[in-house]
This record gives sequence, structure tokens and C-alpha cells, in this order.
Amino acid sequence: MYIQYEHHEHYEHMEVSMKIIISNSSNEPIYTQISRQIKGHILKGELKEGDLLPSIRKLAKELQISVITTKRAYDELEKEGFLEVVQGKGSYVAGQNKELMKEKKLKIIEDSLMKVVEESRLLGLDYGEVNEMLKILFEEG
Amino acid sequence: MYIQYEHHEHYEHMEVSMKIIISNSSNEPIYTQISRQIKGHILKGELKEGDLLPSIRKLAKELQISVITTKRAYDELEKEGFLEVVQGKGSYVAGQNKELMKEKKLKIIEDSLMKVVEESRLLGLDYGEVNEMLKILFEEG
DNA sequence: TATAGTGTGTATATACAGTATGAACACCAT
DNA sequence: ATGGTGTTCATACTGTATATACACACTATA
Repeated sequence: MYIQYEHHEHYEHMEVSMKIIISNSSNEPIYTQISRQIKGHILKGELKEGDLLPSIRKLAKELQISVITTKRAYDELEKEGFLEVVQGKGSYVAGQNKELMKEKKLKIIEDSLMKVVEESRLLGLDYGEVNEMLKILFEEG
Repeated sequence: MYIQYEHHEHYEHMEVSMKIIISNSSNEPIYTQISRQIKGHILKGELKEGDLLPSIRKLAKELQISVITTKRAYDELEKEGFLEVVQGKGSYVAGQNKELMKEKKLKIIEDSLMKVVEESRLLGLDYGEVNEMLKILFEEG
């Protein structure tokens, strides 16, 4: 038996490529567009524990935005436990509980779906009508 | 035959009562909470053409908010053709094309539902899973 | 083994847009 | 005149995005 120190040797991966698309015309803030999409990549399994994300500077340059905006996105992801941000080194994907990943995905959709249902009730639309739209929208893509 | 002038004699209804609930903790602006709910009442048929809405001052007092905020809500509804706002008199429900009301309701839900579908795809959830949630959420209420 | 250099993340001060406000104003009816 | 409407103006606050200067970690190399 030996003691395992916290030297994070398993966080020496190469920087990973990552598709992020931001819209300046959207009313959603840029930093949430970024964090939301990175969260999606992690929950979908395209980013794995220990993966090194692009530095806030590099990502900022690619997306033509400020460093502070990318930092804010990474900060949010760190607070939610998706990243480990290490000064001077970089930002790494944190370990995820695989059993909870499916639940997390469902929770994200449930939250926004709940609002749609509430608004539907306000307008007097029933399940059948909304479901019909959902079906069509899914088939379209 | 006689000429009918635009003196709006058909807009002399009594002030109508109207349930509006606002949340200060919500991230949705107060003025859109109001306009959204009034729009819902109109589209659902609970408010009809010519109905007199509470004055911006009265509504502001009831909701414990500023007159300017209620005005902004009414302004938005006027721009979208749901209200006729008359200085010195009051704010009235405008005539709605009944054939288009159903479509308007569906359009509102479709817009928000589209975002849910896009996010679902991003997370790799399929129609069956989202539909299951939709069903449950509808049954719950 | 120092240390300069280049990469990382961090903190401060600032600008701007959207939201909400009070108070003074203008219009309409009686 | 009076008391009800909606309207306008100047102001404050919050959230978003920014540039610039700072602090930390690695590493090449003298």
C-alpha cells in the first residue's frame, strides 16, 4: 500500500478540439452560450475526464470575444463541477459520475420543458397538440 | 345608409377583472411577465374585443410596481396589435382575427419548443425520451 | 541552479445596454 | 375645476462585455 498524493498526474492530456458556435444576435449572453455548449459536450461524452480545454485566451481569440467572457464561462462550469481550473496550467474536464450524467441531461430538458407546459396551459393547449408539434420538430432536423 | 365615424362607441365596456401574477425573483422582466399573461388571456378568449383593461396606475398599485413598468407592458401589447391604448381614456382589447388566434397560440409554443428540441439534440436525447417527460409534466398539473 | 520567457488563469476599473423607478406633464370626461 | 386617463424626462441599478495590468506554472538555457 502506498499513499496517493494529489499531484494530478492524470491531467496531462493534450488539448482537445471542441466545436463552439456563438451568436451575437442572440439574446442569450455569450458566456452562457459557451458554458451551455461545453456542458453538452461533457454530458454527451465527447469530452472526458482530464481533457484539457483550450485556454481562455485561445478560445477568446477564436470566438473574437474578450478573455473575460471566456473566463466567466469557465468559472460557471467550475462552480457546477464540470471543470477544474488551475491557475498557470489550464482548465480540465472534471470527473463525472456516469450514473448521474443521464439524469443531468434529462433535468436540463425537463426544466425548459416545464416552462413550455406552463405556457401551454395558459393558452389552453392540450398534450396532444403540443406533442404533435414536438414530433414534427424532431422529425424536421 | 349612414356614415360610421371612428368615435369608438363600442369601446365603452366596464373595466374587466384580470388575473396577473408577477414574480420578482424571476429572471424574466416584469413588463414581459405582464404582457405575456395578458396576451394569454386574450388568445384564450377570456378577454374580448372592447374590454377595458385596468389603468396603468391601478394595475401598478395592485402589483406594487411602477406605473412606467405597466405602461411598458401595455405598449408592447399595443405594438403587437392586442390593445388599443387611448390617451386620457384607457386601454382596450383590440379586435382579434379569430381564425388566426389558434395559429398565434401554436406559434408561441412552437418557438419555445424549438429551443428545447435543439438542446435535446445537443445532449443526444431522442423524441421518445422528451415526449415521455412532456407527457408526465402535462399529467402532473 | 538560477532566471528569463512564454504559456496559463486572475483582478481592477470602465463602458454600455436593459430594466425599473418617481415626478411632472398632457389629454379626456364630467 | 377636478379627477380620471396615458405620456415623457431624468435617474438609478443591474447584468454583460471589455482592455489592461497582474500573479502563477512550466521550461529552456546560460
